[in-house]
Order: sequence, then C-alpha cells, then structure tokens
Amino acid sequence: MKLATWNVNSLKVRLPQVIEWLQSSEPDVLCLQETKLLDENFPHEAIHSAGYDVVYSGQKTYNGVAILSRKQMAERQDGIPGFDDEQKRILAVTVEGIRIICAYVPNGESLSSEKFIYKLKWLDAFSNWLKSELERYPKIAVLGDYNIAPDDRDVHDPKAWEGSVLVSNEEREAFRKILALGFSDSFRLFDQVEKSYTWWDYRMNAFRRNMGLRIDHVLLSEALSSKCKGCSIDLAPRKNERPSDHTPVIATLES
DNA sequence: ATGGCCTCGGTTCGAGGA
Repeated sequence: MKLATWNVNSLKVRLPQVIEWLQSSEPDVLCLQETKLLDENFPHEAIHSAGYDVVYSGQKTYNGVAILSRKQMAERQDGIPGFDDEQKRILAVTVEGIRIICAYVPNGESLSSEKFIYKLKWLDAFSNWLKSELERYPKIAVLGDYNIAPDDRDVHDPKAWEGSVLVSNEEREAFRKILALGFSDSFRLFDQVEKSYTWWDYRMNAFRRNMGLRIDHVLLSEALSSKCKGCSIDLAPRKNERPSDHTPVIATLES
C-alpha cells in the first residue's frame, strides 16, 4: 500500500503532472493540497479516467484539499469537527480500515502576524481532533503540508532560518505534541540521505542549490508505523517544466 | 551579489505562499 502527499500549488496548472505522476508512481492514495479550485471546477473526470476515485474540498484562489484513491473511500470528514474555519484545509476518509487524513496546515506568514496566531490555534484544534481520532481508529495516516520543519536537519541553513516561521520553537513544539499522541514521522523511521527536503523556493535557483525545507510529512500511528517499509521523497516532479514548489512524499506499508 | 518566483483575480498590480 503506497500512501502519498503532494502540495501541487494549483491543480489547474499541475493537473497534467498529477496524472503523469499517478501513472508512473501508482500510489494507492494521493493527498493533494493547495488545489486552489472551487468544487464545481474540480477536474474529477480526468482523475477518474486515470483510475482513481476522488473527494475534494476547495475554495477560490487559496487552500483546497483532495484525496485520490484506487480503493473505496468511506466516512468522509470535511474540516476539523467543532473548529469553525472558512479555509478548506482538511479532508479525511477511511480506506481499507485505514483512516487517511489530508492536511494543509496554515503557513503563518511570520511570527508577528495574525496568521501565526491562527496557525497555532489551528494546530491546537488539529492535535485535539487527532487525539480523538486515535481513540476511534488505531490505523491512522496523517499526510500533508505541515508548514513545519521539525528539526534543524530539515532546514538547508538552520542559522539563516533560526526563529523564523516554519522552524520556530512554538511550531516545532506543536509538531512534537502531535507525535506525542502516538504518531511517527515515517521519514525518520529509516536511514535517509542528509539534506533531504520537500520544498524549495521558486527564487534563487533554490532547487538547483538544494536550498530547501522538509515541511511535507506522512505521520503514522503505531499500528501503521510497525508496518511501514519505507518513506521517500520523489524529487522528479520538482524537475518538471512549471513545477510545484513542493514535491511528493511517499510512505509504503506492508499489504 | 542578500535578491532573484509563481499563482490568482482581475486587470498590468497586490496578496499570499514558504
């Protein structure tokens, strides 16, 4: 079972790349973030034609999430229950007994921004919800763009980034709090090459110079992490013409 | 060399991303 996540930064622009990637990588489940599409404009037919069922929750211009699956999806949940949020950032479904949560965590902009306060509130609500989900579902995979680099290993230049949004202590503490509920960062279950990242700025030739951050993650509950055979970052789509600034992360589970 | 981009909406610039 291959579970993947990819922030596509506009599905309208990236649809051909997503279809191509589905065909070359054959994930069982793919979580997308930043689709930036109203539901009425979602390209469901192209995705069905590629052999995937899909659920989506979008809005104009910003945010938007979708889950693509080759197998039947059930128990759909939109948003964090009890957390009033206009922004479309969460979708959850159950696939073959595995709770799949697709998350687009707020960016936060900067530590002094109102958006940073929203990010921390959002993460608190998210964490509380994940705790209750764990009580209902032993097998949970939380895939998405967390907009948090958990450790200095996940930052190309920790000194330059010190204290900035995406790497601040408060954000890392929120990430650790989620792990403490009983999740593993699947990427760190395995030996990985140094300087592995999932996002690179469009500017400054950042990808060519590998000036990146690892901010997209697949978190697995204990019942799944014990079955995880590998987790990898696929750099290929970041080399495409007109790439997303993020690239996919794939976790493979024993079937 | 300390700044360099991309997407969207809606018009040719501002907001937002990370």
